[in-house]
Amino acid sequence: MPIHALKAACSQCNLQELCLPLGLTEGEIQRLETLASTRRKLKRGHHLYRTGAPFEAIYAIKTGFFKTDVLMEDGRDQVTGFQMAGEILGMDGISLEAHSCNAVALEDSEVCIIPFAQLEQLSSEIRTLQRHFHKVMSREIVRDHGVMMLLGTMRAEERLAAFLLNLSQRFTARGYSSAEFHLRMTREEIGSYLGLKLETVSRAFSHFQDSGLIGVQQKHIRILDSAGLKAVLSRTSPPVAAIPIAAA
Amino acid sequence: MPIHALKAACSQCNLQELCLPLGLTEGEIQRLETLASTRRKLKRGHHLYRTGAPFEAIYAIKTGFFKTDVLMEDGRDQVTGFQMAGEILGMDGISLEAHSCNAVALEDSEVCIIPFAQLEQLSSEIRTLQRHFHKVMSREIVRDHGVMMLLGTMRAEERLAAFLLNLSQRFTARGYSSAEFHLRMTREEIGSYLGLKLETVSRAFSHFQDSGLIGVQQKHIRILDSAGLKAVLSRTSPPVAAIPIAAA
DNA sequence: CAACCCCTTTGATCTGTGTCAACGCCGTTT
DNA sequence: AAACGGCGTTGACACAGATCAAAGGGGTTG
Repeated sequence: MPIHALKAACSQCNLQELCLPLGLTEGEIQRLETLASTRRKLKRGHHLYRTGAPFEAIYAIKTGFFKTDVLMEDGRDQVTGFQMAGEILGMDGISLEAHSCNAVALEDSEVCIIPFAQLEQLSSEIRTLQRHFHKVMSREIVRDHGVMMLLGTMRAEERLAAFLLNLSQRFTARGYSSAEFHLRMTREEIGSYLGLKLETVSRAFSHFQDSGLIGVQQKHIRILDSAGLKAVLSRTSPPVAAIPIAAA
Repeated sequence: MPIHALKAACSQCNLQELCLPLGLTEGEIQRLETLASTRRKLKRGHHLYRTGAPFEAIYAIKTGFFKTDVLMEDGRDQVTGFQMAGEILGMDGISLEAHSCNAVALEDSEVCIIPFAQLEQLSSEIRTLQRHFHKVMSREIVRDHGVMMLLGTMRAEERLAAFLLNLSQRFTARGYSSAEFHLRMTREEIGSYLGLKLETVSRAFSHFQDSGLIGVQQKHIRILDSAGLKAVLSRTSPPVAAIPIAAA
């Protein structure tokens, strides 16, 4: 595994405001840079870490796209999240000092390695950093609650709409188009994340396309009617299958 | 269960090893006691906090039983967890400095209030405490991943079996019987947590009873065959049959 | 450039769970 | 003690999504 000891150069990273707390002094940022000075590149398909691996560091995604998944003994698995540039990976490992999921690069990627012991040391000295780290962990908990609500209460098309809107919003926050993007994951991985089978995901895509909400071409997605997608989500009554306009 | 004293008296609390880090000196425990010296009693049905309330403290459950739930605009809601003595509530509020779920007492309960700003201060001074708090947050993340797996991949009876085994294990850790306990929540709340309707929960209970796995009488549960319950979980049923060694 | 493999789409059918409805139990109120 | 209301159980039926099956793209690899 290629590890580059280039300066991480947080101070020049364009993901700063996603990754770092606001309000750090220049000196504080430099201390953080020293801490996170090691990077690691991963080819598509390679693991950043695996379940059971000893926990030593958390990772800030510099470029690329990841998924995390958990595996049950009987072989069933579940994608627990998709992570993109500026997001933090690895916090699952803190509790047992070993990772409890797998993190896999879905495209060629690069991460900044943040040794955890040193991060704790530094965050006990820099109040802003400590608070920020706690917020990042808490945000993960809140996000998970959102996924639980999605899995527990939403129907297939609602789940997919929520998923697309979430991706769109996160791409937007990174300066990419909110209306057009490239999916890095397969239908099966989307399905695993959403608690659906790949065929169901595919059908929902097709149905959204037929309804004029999105354009789909393999992994290329164009959001044509984001208000319409939001409407799919806030639909109050469970039934309301197909509107009887086009019966025959 | 005689537990009183106006002082929180962590040093005399029988939940210590669930709630506090091992290896604190006596002096450190005393500083923590000072911090968590306020308690709050809640009657069954009352809220410890509500979605949107400003975040100021986290709470250690001293006695009682809680649920947390999140609400969507359209009225759908989802129970995100059940918490019992020794567990920590409120970490959802850190990220946005406001709570993102409701916490409700399911029986008369008492919590220790831990003002968050002071906890951060103290944890920056006591390394063991800092590490412990990070582990508690991380454990919550790992737990949530488990729930996601449950909601995403398990069938109704598997979910209920996992739920019962989890409760049993947590009661055991608190010195209660692992085989016999009282459910504090309704079938509907169980269903919400497990992503099922209350009728499905009820049917699964009945089926487990008919199979001799458990005894059910309203909210009173007796686990008769915990190995059988575990077997429900690891059933490899839908696909997968013994695959003969392939073409020779 | 061609062959292959993986991914995706679509159709037909099956099934687990939701939905609707009725009734019974239990604790509480008056 | 009787009446009430919330909670739990059970049955009949409906439907969303799973499963099984087959065929069509696209990109990678030799």
